[in-house]
Amino acid sequence: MPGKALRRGNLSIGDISDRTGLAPSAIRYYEEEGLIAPIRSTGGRRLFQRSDIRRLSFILIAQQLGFALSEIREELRALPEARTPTRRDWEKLSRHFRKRLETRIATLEALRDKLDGCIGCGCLSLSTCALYNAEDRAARHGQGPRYLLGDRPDN
Amino acid sequence: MPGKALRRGNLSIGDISDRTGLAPSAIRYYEEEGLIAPIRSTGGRRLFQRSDIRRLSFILIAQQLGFALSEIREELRALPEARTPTRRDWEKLSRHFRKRLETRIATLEALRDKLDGCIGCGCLSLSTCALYNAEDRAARHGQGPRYLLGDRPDN
DNA sequence: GTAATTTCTCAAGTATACTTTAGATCAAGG
DNA sequence: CCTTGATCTAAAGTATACTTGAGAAATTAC
Repeated sequence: MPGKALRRGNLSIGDISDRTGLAPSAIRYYEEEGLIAPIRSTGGRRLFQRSDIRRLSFILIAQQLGFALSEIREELRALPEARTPTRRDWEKLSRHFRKRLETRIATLEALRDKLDGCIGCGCLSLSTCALYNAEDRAARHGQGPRYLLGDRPDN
Repeated sequence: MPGKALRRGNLSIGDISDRTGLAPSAIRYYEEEGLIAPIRSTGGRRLFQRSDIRRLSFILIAQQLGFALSEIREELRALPEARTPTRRDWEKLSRHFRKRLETRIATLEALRDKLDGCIGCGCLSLSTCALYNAEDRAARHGQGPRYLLGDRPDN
């Protein structure tokens, strides 16, 4: 049974896994990626704080909302490293994050509205179409996969 | 110079690349994935129709809107294979696609609204939080990367 | 007809986000 | 103390969406 012997106040990776539904491997991966930074026991095991649950939950939510881990990492930078984040810290992060979300949603809505006109319009090459600009795209050749969340129009 | 000698009416992959801004490698990849099906010249080269430009443009737009190639392939099934799609064909596809988009946007908005309450709420484990359901998530373990567009809540 | 250009195929490589496996170690219960 | 279960690390594998490179064949230009 996890979480018993690990000095009170600290949680094992198993505890965190149970409470967030995240696989331990995913949690380790997030540490590797710098999204969380649990301390270690003398034996080398990860020791989490209760506040890490909230941190991981935020990561999950942000992912469901379509943000890449790199973006989420940036958002999380708003939280203090030295101390446990307060409610006010989280609210500040939340406000900033919400703005990003609003932007993303607005972009989708704009694209949606333009789509109707574009499907029906006569621009086969779409070169003059508001939805699709070949020049912009051509300039992006050879830069690796473009279809990554970090490369969406609303970023 | 491409597109000159290939029997009139047909376009080379180079022409298509120029008009869509897509790299030839990407176009070939879409064929491999069953999103487009150009015919071949006697020499084995791909011959595209002008209508393929529209098809590829739709693919690009749908991607920008956050849809995976597998989903886009499904949407494109609405188009006839035997003949060149008519404007009516495209409008039908567009109507269906727009519904999917509306759903996606609505989900994002719902998540956004719930986020505010959740950041401030007291549910550290978020187990009772509307935004985050650990049970649902735990049941999904071991099914490969969850962070793929096809696995978004609005699918 | 020949050189230059384009395209072809196939294999391998890249980025993100993880999972799986293997072998070893740590920690807890009896 | 010793067995059992949890965790650790490191390496390799998976899925999506492409790009890059190599060597060959098809087109085109002149």
